[in-house]
Amino acid sequence: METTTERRPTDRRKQVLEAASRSFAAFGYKATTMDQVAKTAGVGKGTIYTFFANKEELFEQIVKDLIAELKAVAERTLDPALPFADNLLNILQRVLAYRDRHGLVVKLSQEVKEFGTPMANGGLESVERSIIAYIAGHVSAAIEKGELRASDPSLTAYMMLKMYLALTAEGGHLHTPLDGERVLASFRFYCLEGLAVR
Amino acid sequence: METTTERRPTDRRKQVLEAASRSFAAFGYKATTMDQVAKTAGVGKGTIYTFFANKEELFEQIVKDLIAELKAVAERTLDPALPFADNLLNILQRVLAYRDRHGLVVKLSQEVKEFGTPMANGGLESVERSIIAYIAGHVSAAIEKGELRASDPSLTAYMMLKMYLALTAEGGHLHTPLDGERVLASFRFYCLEGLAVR
DNA sequence: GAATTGACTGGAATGTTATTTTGGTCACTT
DNA sequence: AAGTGACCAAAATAACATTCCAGTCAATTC
Repeated sequence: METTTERRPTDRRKQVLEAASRSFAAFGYKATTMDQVAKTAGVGKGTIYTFFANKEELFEQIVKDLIAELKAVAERTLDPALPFADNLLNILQRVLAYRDRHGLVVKLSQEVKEFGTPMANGGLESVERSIIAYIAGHVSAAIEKGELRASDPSLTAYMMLKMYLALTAEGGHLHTPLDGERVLASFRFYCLEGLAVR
Repeated sequence: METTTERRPTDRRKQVLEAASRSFAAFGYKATTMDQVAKTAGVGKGTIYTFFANKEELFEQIVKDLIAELKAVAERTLDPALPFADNLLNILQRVLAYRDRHGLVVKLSQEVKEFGTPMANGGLESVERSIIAYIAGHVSAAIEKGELRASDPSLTAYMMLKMYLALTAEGGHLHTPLDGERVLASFRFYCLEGLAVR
């Protein structure tokens, strides 16, 4: 694997990635054609196959880049001075908002609902798993710092994401959608404080 | 041509419901035909339309009957001597197990995944809403008895169901499935006790 | 004459075949 | 060596033919 960005007269790999990124976000997985990507990138189709074994690998690289973006948003949001709960809420809010505004995610979600494209579904799951893994890391740290009760960090992170998404009504229209303030308050209530009387 | 099933002219409506129930459970909504129901019920097709305006209404009646069954299971499970949390867990466990073993629900779920049949989806949502409403009633009572902290009972019931389902891994294969004991313990932990240190 | 029936209908679903599209290759050019 | 685009088989899509089915209603039964 080539290490860093060598200065080539024309960095074809980057051109391909750029064109593919735009195309996947605009048309989804299956409606993106390799011919189209090649033409948009100003590159012969064969060239794409010198960098990526096939369409799937190209797509996976695009998803990886998106995950890196999300991680960057999270890191930018993180404030070590704040308690865990505040950071968690801020990160969930910012990262999920960014995700839901990102063309690729929006398009892939639509594609999964409409056609059930397995590759699109896999991409979204990959993003979700990464978010859970990221949160799990911080849950781990919070437990060690005594900011959270002991638990399986991975399961806890999964539950946190599920609860947050349930509140933001992505799942079903089974309750009246809450505004941002109520989402935060409810999440604190249900996830952190618990329903038992104390 | 007909094995001598005794004909009770007054029973026609019941015969239709019985045949429809079996057919919807065996073949789902769209693969069930009115001709088939009529033949199975030993009744002319026109007769069905004297009791039900159309296929949708017939289906809705079948779903209503299922909901009544689930409510009966819940009532049978309920033990007024037990604290709220125990009843909640018992009821969720029994009702959802019954639901997941019920032919109609299983078939409709498959149909939604495979074809996205709107009527099948509506039926399942109807069942889910009924479960939430039922739990919400008991949440309300538990709050008044001081067994639960104050909250919106309907939202709380919704969250309880979502959390329970998240733990039983119906949603996604994003965490290793838990056995029955762990589901109960985790539900108590995440939903009732909360993650905050105390 | 009220209750019941099943042949009938049109619009939708499904099967079938013809045509086009597209992921991937590779002989050729630069 | 790096890059290209015409080419190919397989898959997707379109076009058309056929079957299916929810709902109706004139005829039949009791």
